[in-house]
Amino acid sequence: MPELPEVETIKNDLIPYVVGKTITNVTFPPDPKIRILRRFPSQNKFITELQGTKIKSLQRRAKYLIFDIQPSRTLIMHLGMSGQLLIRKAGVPPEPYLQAIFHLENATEIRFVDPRKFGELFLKLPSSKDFPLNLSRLGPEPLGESFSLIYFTTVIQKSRRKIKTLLMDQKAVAGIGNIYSDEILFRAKIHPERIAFGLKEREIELLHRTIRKTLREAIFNRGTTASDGRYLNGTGRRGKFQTKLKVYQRQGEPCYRCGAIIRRVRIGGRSASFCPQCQK
DNA sequence: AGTACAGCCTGCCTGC
DNA sequence: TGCAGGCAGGCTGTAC
Repeated sequence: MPELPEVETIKNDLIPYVVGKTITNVTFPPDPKIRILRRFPSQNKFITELQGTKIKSLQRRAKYLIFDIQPSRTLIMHLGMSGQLLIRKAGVPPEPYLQAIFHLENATEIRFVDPRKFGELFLKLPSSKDFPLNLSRLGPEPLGESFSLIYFTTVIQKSRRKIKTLLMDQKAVAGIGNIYSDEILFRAKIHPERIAFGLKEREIELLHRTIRKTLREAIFNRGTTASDGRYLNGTGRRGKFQTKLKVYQRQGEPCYRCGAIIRRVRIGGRSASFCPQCQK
C-alpha cells in the first residue's frame, strides 16, 4: 500500500528517467473496462493530449504523483492500494495487470501496473473545468514547514474522532495510511482508539515529532514492502522498512518492547494493530 | 459541520 | 477437493 514514504521513493527513482523527456505515446491494454481513466472524457483524448508533450518536473503531494507537463498540462497519478510504476525498456514483456504504458523517448517506458485497480490517472488541461481532483483540499505535508506543532494541536483539539482515524484523514495531515498510522502510534505509545481532543499537550508534541521521525526513517529505508510484496519502488525493488515494523501485521505476536501480545481491532472500518500494554 | 460508513476492486487465505 | 466468504485499504459519495 503506497503511502507517503513509498510514493516519495518512487518519485525520486523516476526523476532521472523522466524529467526532460518527451512522451511519444500512451497505450492501454484492450480492456474496455479500464477504470484508471474513468474520470476523463475519453481514452483517445487522453492519448492525443499527451503525445509529443514533455515532462518538466515530477513532484509528490500526499500520495499523489504530479507530472508537470509542457505545454500547460498536469498529469496526476494515484497508485491506490496495489499500484506500481515501473521504468522499463521497450520490448520487455508486459507485466501481469499492466494498466497503462507511457512511452518516452529513448525507448523507455513508464508502466502503470495495478492488480486491484484502485489506482487512477488524471489529466488536467488548460480548458479543464470542474476538475474532479482538488489537491488544495489536502492537509499539510507532514515533513513540510506548514505542519507545525501549533497547527497539529489545533486540529487534534477540535476533533472528536479516534486518533488513528484522524492521522489517516488526508485533510488533517497528508500522506499517512494504515501502516504508518499504526507504527507512529506505537512509537508514540498512544492507543489508536484515544479520542483526539483527549490527548495531553505532551502527547501531541510527542506524536507530532514521531510522525516526522517515522516517515523520515521510512523514506530513508525506501518504504515498506509488506508481506503481500506488492509495493515496489520505481526500479522494481522492494523497500526495507518492513523489517522495522513494530505492530503492523504483527497481531498475535509478542511486542518487541514489553512482550505483550499485539492486538488488532477495527477502527473506522480499517484494521488497527497495537500493543495493549505499551500504548495507553 | 463534523463524523461514520458503504462501495469500488481482486488475489489470497480460511473454514466448511 | 472445491467453493464461499472474509480480508486487505486507497479514496469518494452519501447519510446522519
